[in-house]
Amino acid sequence: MKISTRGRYATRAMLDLALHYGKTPILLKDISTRQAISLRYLEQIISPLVAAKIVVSTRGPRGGVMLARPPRKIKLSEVIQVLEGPISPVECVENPGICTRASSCVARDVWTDLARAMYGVLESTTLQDLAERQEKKRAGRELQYNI
Amino acid sequence: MKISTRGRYATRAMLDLALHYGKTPILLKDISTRQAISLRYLEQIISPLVAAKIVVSTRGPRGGVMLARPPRKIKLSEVIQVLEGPISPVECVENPGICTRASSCVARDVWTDLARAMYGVLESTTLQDLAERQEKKRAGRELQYNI
DNA sequence: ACAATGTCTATAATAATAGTAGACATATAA
DNA sequence: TTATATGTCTACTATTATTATAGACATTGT
Repeated sequence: MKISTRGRYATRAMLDLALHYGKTPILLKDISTRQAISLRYLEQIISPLVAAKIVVSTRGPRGGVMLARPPRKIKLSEVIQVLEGPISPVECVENPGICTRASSCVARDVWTDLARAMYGVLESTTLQDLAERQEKKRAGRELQYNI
Repeated sequence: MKISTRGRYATRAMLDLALHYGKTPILLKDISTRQAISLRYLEQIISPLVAAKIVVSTRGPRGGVMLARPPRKIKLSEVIQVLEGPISPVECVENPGICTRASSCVARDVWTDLARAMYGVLESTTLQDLAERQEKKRAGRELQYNI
């Protein structure tokens, strides 16, 4: 029951963009370096986010990518759904038609509970939350070094 | 972020056993038929559950498999963990050592939140809960037919 | 003894994942 | 207006995971 690298890399890339929000466009190359993700693979991950209008991009010199909205307006659930598809552990949760047993299936009820729990966490976490946690950690680390 | 057929089939098989708890051993063949799972594949799914002592088996004529404990003492989290491994969306949650960034990674914190939410649902659901829900559904359907 | 069970190990087909690569489109600045 | 710095699109490939199927074996009741 793992999330793939696409969802994970997307999350890291979006956090990177959130930490640079409000400035000039960010180069994919720089995200690639900072997050240790191959540029070519990163492109494929950013692309659907652009299509979903969560990220905007500009080409050419001085181009790059930026968040389309403020970090507090972007929920992690959106990002994950774009890269991973529906947030549910089993397809029959969102699409009962694929299984004739769906209506009487108790297992499906549990998978639905599980889906809701997962969704709840991702829905209540924004990029801003991530950026703030990051900032807090960084500050914590600096304090440590100064002791 | 899907659960595989192994975890899903295991859940259905265990529910099947829960519904027959307290009786004679149940044939894998019968579970296979009722749950529409190939016998050969079902064997591979039950086997680790036997190894984990959640299921006991007896060979030979009149043999079969049974729950090792009453349904209310078996949590779904146990079953899933046996078939799917740790309940977490990313390996670094349970094993931080695999990633050098783990200690400073904010994404990992979210994956940890997610893991906890998932675990919570599966930990609080027992086979007895499943069996009861099933029974309730069955009764509901019969009532419908009698109207 | 034999038939009815579960067990173990190997193999294979298919699909998903995780990338790599090349050609292309667009925008800026000299 | 041309060179260059960007992002975009599509195709391909290697590896791994999933989802089984199959054969030989072990055990036990009658």
